Amino acid sequence: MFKVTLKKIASTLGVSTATVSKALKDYPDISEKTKRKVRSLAKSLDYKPNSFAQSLRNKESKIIGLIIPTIVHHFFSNILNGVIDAASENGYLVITLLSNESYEDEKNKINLLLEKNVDGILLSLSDKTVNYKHINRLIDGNVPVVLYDKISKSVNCSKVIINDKQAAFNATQYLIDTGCKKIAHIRGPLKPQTTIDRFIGYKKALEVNNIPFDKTLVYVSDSLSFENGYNLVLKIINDHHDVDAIFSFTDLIATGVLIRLKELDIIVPDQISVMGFSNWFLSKITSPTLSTVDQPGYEMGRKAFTLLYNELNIIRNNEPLIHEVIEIATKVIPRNSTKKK
Amino acid sequence: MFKVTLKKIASTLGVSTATVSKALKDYPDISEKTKRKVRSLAKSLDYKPNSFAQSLRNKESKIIGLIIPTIVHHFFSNILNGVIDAASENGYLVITLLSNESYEDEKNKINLLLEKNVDGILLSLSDKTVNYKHINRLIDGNVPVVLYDKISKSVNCSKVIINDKQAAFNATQYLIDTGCKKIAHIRGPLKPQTTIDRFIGYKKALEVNNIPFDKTLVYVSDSLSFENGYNLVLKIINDHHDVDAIFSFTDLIATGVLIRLKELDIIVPDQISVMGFSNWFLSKITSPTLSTVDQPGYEMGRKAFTLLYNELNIIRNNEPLIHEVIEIATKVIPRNSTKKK
DNA sequence: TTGAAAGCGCTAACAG
DNA sequence: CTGTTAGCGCTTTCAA
Repeated sequence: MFKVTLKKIASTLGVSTATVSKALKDYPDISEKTKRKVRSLAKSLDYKPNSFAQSLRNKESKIIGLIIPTIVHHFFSNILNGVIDAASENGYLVITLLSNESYEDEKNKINLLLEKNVDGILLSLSDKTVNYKHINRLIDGNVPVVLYDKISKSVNCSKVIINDKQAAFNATQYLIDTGCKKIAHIRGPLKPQTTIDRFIGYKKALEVNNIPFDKTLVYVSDSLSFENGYNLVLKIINDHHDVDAIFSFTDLIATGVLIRLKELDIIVPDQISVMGFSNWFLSKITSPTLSTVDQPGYEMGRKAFTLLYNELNIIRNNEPLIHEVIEIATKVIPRNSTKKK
Repeated sequence: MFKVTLKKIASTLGVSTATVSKALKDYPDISEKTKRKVRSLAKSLDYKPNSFAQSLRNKESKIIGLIIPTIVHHFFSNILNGVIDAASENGYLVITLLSNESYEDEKNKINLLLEKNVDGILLSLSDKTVNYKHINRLIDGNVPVVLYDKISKSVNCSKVIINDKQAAFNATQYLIDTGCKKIAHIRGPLKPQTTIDRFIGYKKALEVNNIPFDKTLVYVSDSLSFENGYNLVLKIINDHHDVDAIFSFTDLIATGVLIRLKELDIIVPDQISVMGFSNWFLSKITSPTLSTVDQPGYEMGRKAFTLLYNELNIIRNNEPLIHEVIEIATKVIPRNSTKKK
């Protein structure tokens, strides 16, 4: 199969490549007659401009990079989905790479994207990311970056986040509203802002309701595994025989909690209420079904792309860049692991 | 920030761009001394070759396209993961696109990839794909394609598949070995080869064990939803009061089955055994845990990329192309929704 | 309304 | 061992 190029079209039509190029782009200085001729031949030959040549000239690839901590996770799958959709609607394609929650990987993957000259990068920080030089270098180098979900306050760029504080506050408030008084919290690793914020939201809700904060009710789960929840249950009820709710920072761990409670013949929600976070698919099919907080990944992905897209346009037009921070609202999804209001 | 180009390095060093280019590529006809000079300057300037120019010259993008029917699915997330890993190990990046199980989308997404001049495409057919012209056009156009998971026998290209027939055979045999005699099968949509093969495997196992095949024991679930399994249960036990096993073509549906059976106070596996397919994450946390067939998505992704990579090399060297079909072995994962052997 | 020409940054055949 | 040169396919300025 021959590659159809501008040159080929030009020569069979007896015009110059410049004319063909302009005709195809509907420049006003080409006659309608020529445009028609060019367009129809281009169509019949199934002409596709060579994207390499275009990119080389225009200095843009129309490709963006997306870095995800772990893909095998319902929330991030949804984000990927949202990014891809929004991107293709606007003529962009997306290269996905995984950081596997590793700082080294994160740096390396950013480099790979840079080598491919992506027009911008969407990034969710790995849990292990300890400094932000690599990201600031991007920004200084004029590669737009948008941070999503796991962000850092100390990086100066556009961001899209869940309002984790508010979400955790609402979840805790919901537990309190349904009569819970001694609420344990299983929190995530100390580093990422998301788990910090969820913890703060939890604490705040207690405070607002005049429930004294008891730090021994806070348990840390460093890894995001089902087993962790399963294993923590015994510790929690040994430490606090009268605990009446467990609020976990993520559904997966809450699921482990649920299963262990059942094994221990503790009735959910009558004896202990359980609240998750994320609204993973699995929360619909646990037994009892898991009350949780919906974290709209798809929308977050779309928004993240949109922010990047805006920056790309601003840069192209040499307008002054302003960074935006979008907070996405969440809502509590009551199911059967909590009592009725 | 200035872009560092070959020209810049050449001029500051007082040599030609050709020399710089060759030095960086470690050509044997450049002196060690020059190479050292060039390399050290390149490093200190953080020189990154312009990928557009390289691609334009070399006629390859080092990017491959991956089309996935639905990402929010544990199996496909794993495949994506495997593809990305294998690709980056070999210097390739991957653009992911979703067909959403739609034929139109599938065609459009392939076109998008073509416009970006990807070096090859990894494709899992959508359930709705009815003809293969768009794929054959690719192959004729010398764009290597590897079909994975949902394939078609009538497309002549490399493929990587689960041995679905064998897997379903083994799963059914397992049920028979544990004493089941009247095994219902919930099969998927009529079109994709995977669900056809799983059905065939089921039938074959009955035959080998001299259990007469009863087509009223086969139920079709056209969509891959939890609710479908949930809803089919009543119909199955109404139709066949003495059914003692349900083999579902996918875990999600089996999970619905499990939950409904529990609601109906039917003991699993004592009264009815349940076997899923795919070994989704969720099968580990249902209650009882779900026996299933492991479908190694990650490995499949890796293999798919490897096949594509081989073809790319073969084409580059003008060697004769031979298509390979790789079958990935699966194994039954016994858990608590089936009886012990 | 059209075309010539330059150039994006890189590679490789060829000459010196 | 090094440099000259042509060219990948496209866009865009400037001249005709």
